[in-house]
Parts: sequence; C-alpha cells; structure tokens
Amino acid sequence: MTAFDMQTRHGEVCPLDTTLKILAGKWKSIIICRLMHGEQRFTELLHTLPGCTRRMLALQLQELMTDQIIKKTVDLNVIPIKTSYQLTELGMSLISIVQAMDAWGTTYIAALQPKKSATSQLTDERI
Amino acid sequence: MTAFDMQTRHGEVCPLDTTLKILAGKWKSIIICRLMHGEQRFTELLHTLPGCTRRMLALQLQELMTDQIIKKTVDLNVIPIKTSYQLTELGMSLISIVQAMDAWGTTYIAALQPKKSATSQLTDERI
DNA sequence: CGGAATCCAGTGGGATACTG
DNA sequence: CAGTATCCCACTGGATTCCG
Repeated sequence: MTAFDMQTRHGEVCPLDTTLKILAGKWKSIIICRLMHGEQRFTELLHTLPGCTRRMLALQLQELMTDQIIKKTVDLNVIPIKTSYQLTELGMSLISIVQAMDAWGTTYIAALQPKKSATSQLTDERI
Repeated sequence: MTAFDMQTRHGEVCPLDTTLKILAGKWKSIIICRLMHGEQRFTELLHTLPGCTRRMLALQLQELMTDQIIKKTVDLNVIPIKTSYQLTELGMSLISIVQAMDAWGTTYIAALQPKKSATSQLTDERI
C-alpha cells in the first residue's frame, strides 16, 4: 500500500490517514529508522531486519520510493552493482513525527505495564 | 489488530510500531478525531462515518477499548439503551501526536501536488 | 549483489441477516 | 439502539525460485 494515489482508506481525503498509509507497511517504520542515521545498502538493511526476506525488503523500499520518502542511487562502476538507499528531503521531514510517535509509544507501554505480567523486555529500534 | 499483546509486527519490540498498531485500523484514526471534540454515541459516530458498517464500527471500537484509548459508558436507565464513547486519559495524550501527523500529512500532500494533476480537493477531518 | 516472478496462506474488512 | 454471527473476498506478506 502506497500513499501516492492520494486516496485515504476511509472516504475522506485526510492528511492524517495519508501519513498512516505511508508508515503502515510491516517494515517501513523500521526501514526509516535505519536510514535516519545515513544511507544503507540493500544487503546492509536486510541484515539489520531479522525475519525480513529480500522480496519484502524490495517491496517496502519500492513503496517508500513511490511515496518519495526514500531514494536510491546505483553505482554501476563497481562489480557487483552497489545500490544505496537514503531518505529524501520529505523523508527527513518525517523524522520528528517518527520520534514523537516513538516517544508516545514508550509512554503508552509504560502506562500499561503495571497491569500486565511485565515479562516483555524493551529493545528499542535505536532511533 | 490491537496493540495490547505488546508484540510489534516485525520482531523488535518497538514503541513506534506499537503506536502504529493502535492507529492502523481503517476507521480508528477518524474515530479518534471524532471523539476529540467530546463523547459520541454509537449511532452518532456511525452517521459521521459514511461507508462504515455497524460491524466495522463495533470492531474498531472494541480494539480501541482493548488498547485503552477509548472507553464506553452505558446508560441502562433509558430505553432504548444509550451508550457513549469517549477518549481515555491515554487517548487524549494521543491527540498531539495525531495533530502532528495530520500537519505533516498536509505538508506532504502540498509538496506532492505540483507533480500531480491537482484534481483532488482536500476535505479535512476537521481536527 | 540486488532484485523480479510465482505461488500460497492468513487476515482485514465488506455484505447481509439476526438479536437483546 | 447497539450490537453479533456468518459468509466471502481482496490484499498483505511469507517461501521459494529464477535472473542480470
């Protein structure tokens, strides 16, 4: 699912839902987190995403490119080919939102912990 | 999908993804927007969500309640039964995030418009 | 290395009808 | 009024294989 068709999931054309559509993919948020610290190669990304297959990574990267959140550069001068992904200007403008959502999520989890078995251990995405 | 199981979609337990799971349902973001302005009854909500069926509304409300974003109060003293939904404290703490996401979405759409046919007209969710 | 193609399963969500 | 119960379909995402 990409946001580029400019159509929200419910009927109304709504900026909030547009933002959600951009981030809704299973690996998209974490990919953006990885790219916040600088460009990454396809395989580099893959190795930092345990459980993500090449197919899924390629799919999510494509959709993020369609939405103009990331861009890729291909270096044909080396063999084998080297491709790199990085955030666009738009993508970088998303960082503050992502950080705000992460901060709220942390507070939320903390607020719920006392009522649960408290067995889960947090390992942040290192934003 | 609810966030209450405290398990993110990709492997890592990540606050950002927890936040996304809470908002990811098709009608959840817009329901939260509706409740930002005060409590609403089931049918009131339904009528402001064109295209949403009673089943879907009930499902999304249940998940939001499980995540403790909203709560419902039932008035058994009137006939027929009157139920009302409102944001919890946690839910109200989400408002600033929702507004930030909506604001970013507006900027994003504006940034993309020049490159598209510019036929779509924005009708905001009136946050 | 960095993908694309194919196939398949799980689930999110719609249509419809029934209920306390 | 405020929901459930069934049925069904489309789409997301996983596994595997093939390619330049």
